[in-house]
Amino acid sequence: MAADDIFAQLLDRVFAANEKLIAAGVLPAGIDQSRISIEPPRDAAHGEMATNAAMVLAKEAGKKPRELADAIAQQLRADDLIDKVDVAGPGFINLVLKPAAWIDALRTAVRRGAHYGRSDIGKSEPVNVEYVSANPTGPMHVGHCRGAVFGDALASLLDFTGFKVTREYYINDAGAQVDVLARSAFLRYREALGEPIGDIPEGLYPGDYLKPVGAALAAEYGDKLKAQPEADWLPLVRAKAIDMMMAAIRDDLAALNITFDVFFSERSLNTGEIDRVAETIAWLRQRGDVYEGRLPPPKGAPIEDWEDREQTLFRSTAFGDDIDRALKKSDGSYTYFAADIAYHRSKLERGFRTLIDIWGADHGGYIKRMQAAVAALSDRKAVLDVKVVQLVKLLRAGEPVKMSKRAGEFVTLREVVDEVGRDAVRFMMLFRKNDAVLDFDLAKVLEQSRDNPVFYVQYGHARAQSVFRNARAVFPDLPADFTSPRVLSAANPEQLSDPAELSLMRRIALYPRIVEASSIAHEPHRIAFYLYELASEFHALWTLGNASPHLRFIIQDDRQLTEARLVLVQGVATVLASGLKLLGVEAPNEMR
RNA sequence: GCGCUCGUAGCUCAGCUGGAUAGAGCAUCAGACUUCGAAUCUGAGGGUCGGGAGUUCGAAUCUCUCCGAGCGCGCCA
Repeated sequence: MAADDIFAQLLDRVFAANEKLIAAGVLPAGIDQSRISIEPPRDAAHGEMATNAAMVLAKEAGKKPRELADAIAQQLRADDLIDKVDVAGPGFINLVLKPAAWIDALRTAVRRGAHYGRSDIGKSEPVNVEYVSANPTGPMHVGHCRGAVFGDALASLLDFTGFKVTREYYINDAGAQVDVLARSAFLRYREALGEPIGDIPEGLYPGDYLKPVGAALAAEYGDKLKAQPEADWLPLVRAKAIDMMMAAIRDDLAALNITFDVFFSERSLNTGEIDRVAETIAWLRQRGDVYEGRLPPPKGAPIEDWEDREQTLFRSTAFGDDIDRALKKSDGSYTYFAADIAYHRSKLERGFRTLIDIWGADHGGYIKRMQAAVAALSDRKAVLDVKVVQLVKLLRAGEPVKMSKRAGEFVTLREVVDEVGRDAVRFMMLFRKNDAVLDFDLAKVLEQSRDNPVFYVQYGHARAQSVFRNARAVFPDLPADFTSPRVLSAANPEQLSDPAELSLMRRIALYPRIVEASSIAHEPHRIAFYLYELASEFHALWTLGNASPHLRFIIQDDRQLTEARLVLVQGVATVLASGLKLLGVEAPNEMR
């Protein structure tokens, strides 16, 4: 499959070796080889690559691991990619490759350019990634932006690895909260008409951001709405407020370079010709997954107005949940969960069998029931993976930034992006596992030092470009497009033999594997960490040139060697640019 | 009480879904600039991977059980 991937190539060589052993009767025919892996050992003393083949096969083959390892090693010694084979430890087969193998990997990286690392592991399978889905009741605040960035990067990563990705936003435009929004906006409408409104009453949204909504309503309706009963004006005001809030949210997302393919309205589920929610419940009821019944009261915190009554329940316990879940409130309207089931059914109807939802940590308790619902709706054929993003602690030089939600004072996403820039926000949000709490220090992120990974990685890319600029100055007759794959692949990277150079090539060769693993695990942070390591190794090689001038990239009196090293630098630049692009971060040509 | 997530160097965190002697950054200490950009680099010290048991050739990683932190626990979304 991925011809880019030197690991896949080597794995094939191991399989080939095993085939010979099967032919020779050393291994039984049809032995399970699926658990064989090849990977770079942690310790460089163990060679450049190691495989567990002998240890994995030993049991089924009825042989001692070491003995089998010797047999496999014997076969591998004949391989043209492999320079040295050792058997070590409990039966590891350690390999040292011919330098040509690494140089080949480097050539591949440069030749493939922006496509290097791309793969088809997704086999064009449609995947729906739903993220952000913030309530349209106000501008986006910092809490939202981690999920936004995570979802966007994950979607890019899946796209890069051959999935057909749909980026989707679920608008929670039904329910009590948007009615509160409408009442809050109505107050601002009266204010816009010149009426003194005093303090915003408890229970309404106090933020100033609703003033433009009030003004827009006044411009559109004059004072016509004022005399109407709430039942008349509320739908109008609500629609206007939701529209304007969604426009603001889209703007905020655009500031982070985040766009969506689909905005799906919750309200549209049961305001159209068919009530999709009712229809879904009926469908599930017919299958026996919805019934009328009673729930025991929760064991934990006592509920004041607990009322033991018969209600409409989804049999989520049949699909791994702890308790069956209510679909209707006591007033007869649907619960949020009921609408969410109908919504996920829509995703399935649109042909998705792989669903990914990105939720805040406070929704963790909701995962099992939603997965149960997807299982029930799809006859257990579709899979819902819910990625939970932990909260972000906003700091300034180590001190928490205080926000008062009650007074409507929160730090908006826009404020943070304006202060530290889109790249810093995006990279930092991804420089941590999604389920770990993240400290985001506004002061540190502006710092230009090794302590700031955004800067550190971008600086690596800028430095690479700087080498190219200087090379052009030293060798004025270099073709203008000398960093293009065509010209570079004509250069002679065989001269790259220093351990630091080889090590950098190995790191570059690792990229497709990192991309693939990140994609399968749904963990874009691995890309961020990899880029940090790649940049680090590049900075180290750079500085080596201070004490050892013969290791500099540009050697005045050796054009051939210089060109070879430019290939290496281009390999670094290519991968840095590619990885940063996956994360949605700029790869600058200079940092000034 | 139950469920989910987490617990790794003084601090902030990785650890490639089970691999060999557990790694980075910060902080501390000692070094490298008439430089292809020192906004960088090199080295040193620092660990019972929360505790215990199990699974197997092999466990930070999987299972169980304690301890500790965060989140959630009909009719909020």
